[in-house]
Amino acid sequence: MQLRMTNQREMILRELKKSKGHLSADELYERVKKFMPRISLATVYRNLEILSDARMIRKLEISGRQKRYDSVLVDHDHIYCVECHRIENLELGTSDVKLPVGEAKGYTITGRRLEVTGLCPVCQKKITKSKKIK
Amino acid sequence: MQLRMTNQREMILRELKKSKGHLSADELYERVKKFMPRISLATVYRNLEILSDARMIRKLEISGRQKRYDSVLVDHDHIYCVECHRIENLELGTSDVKLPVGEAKGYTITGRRLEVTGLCPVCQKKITKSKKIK
DNA sequence: TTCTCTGCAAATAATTTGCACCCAT
DNA sequence: ATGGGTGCAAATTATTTGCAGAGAA
Repeated sequence: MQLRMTNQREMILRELKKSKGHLSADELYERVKKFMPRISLATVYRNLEILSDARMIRKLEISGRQKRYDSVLVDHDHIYCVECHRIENLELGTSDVKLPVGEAKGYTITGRRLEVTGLCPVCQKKITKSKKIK
Repeated sequence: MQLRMTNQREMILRELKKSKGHLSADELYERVKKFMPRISLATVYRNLEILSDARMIRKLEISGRQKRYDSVLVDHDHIYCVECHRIENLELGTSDVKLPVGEAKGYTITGRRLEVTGLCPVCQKKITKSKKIK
């Protein structure tokens, strides 16, 4: 299967890189629609799938929520806010993970996914504020 | 809000404990239906939510797939098979994780989720078999 | 009796798919 | 020109919700 670089695909890739964030399919759709009003959400989904299969982007499957996509390819973990659901990258240096290499429980290990959950600085402030009001 | 122990709730809890696995809502529904044919899937979902809020069971949100539920309450991580999607518990001893305690990136940390992905023994055999046939 | 819980059906949310036309190669 | 890609609408999958009646406390 040959990949073709269509305008839609190029635009999706460009907007994802531009954002530097972790966008969901519909957030990306909203952004791309500003330049290509006739693009469909299905096209966005299809391209995100194809691009992540081709290892050009990364699909994040975090916590049972919507999938999000990341243009940063290097390995890293994530931290996400239980309150506002924002996701940020977490550098390996910050945490310190040693995992079984090769085998565990008879499994051949192919990877790992590590999410740290917490309250982001913004939401911490919001919560302390609302407590004061009470 | 007072919790009532209805027959449905009791049965859901019993079947989840009996299975010792990581069941999805509809798998549990199928099992419970054998004893209570008129139970509805909505009741299963509502009870799983209530029971996990009450910390009587655990909700697992793994890898963008269906949610699964576990009656084992003690902290542990999971390993899951990328081929057949089975999930197994992973004891802390097997892996070795050191995470930032308290703070990282300005976040107040509340928890972590660690999934190791791999090929389970059964799927490994299947794959080597199918290669031989080729 | 009271108020949570239940079954049913309909609603929602995220994502996928069938189809006929389009366009990058 | 050819076969992958697109837009649209409809289908799927997982989950949630409104409502009227049922039943645990």
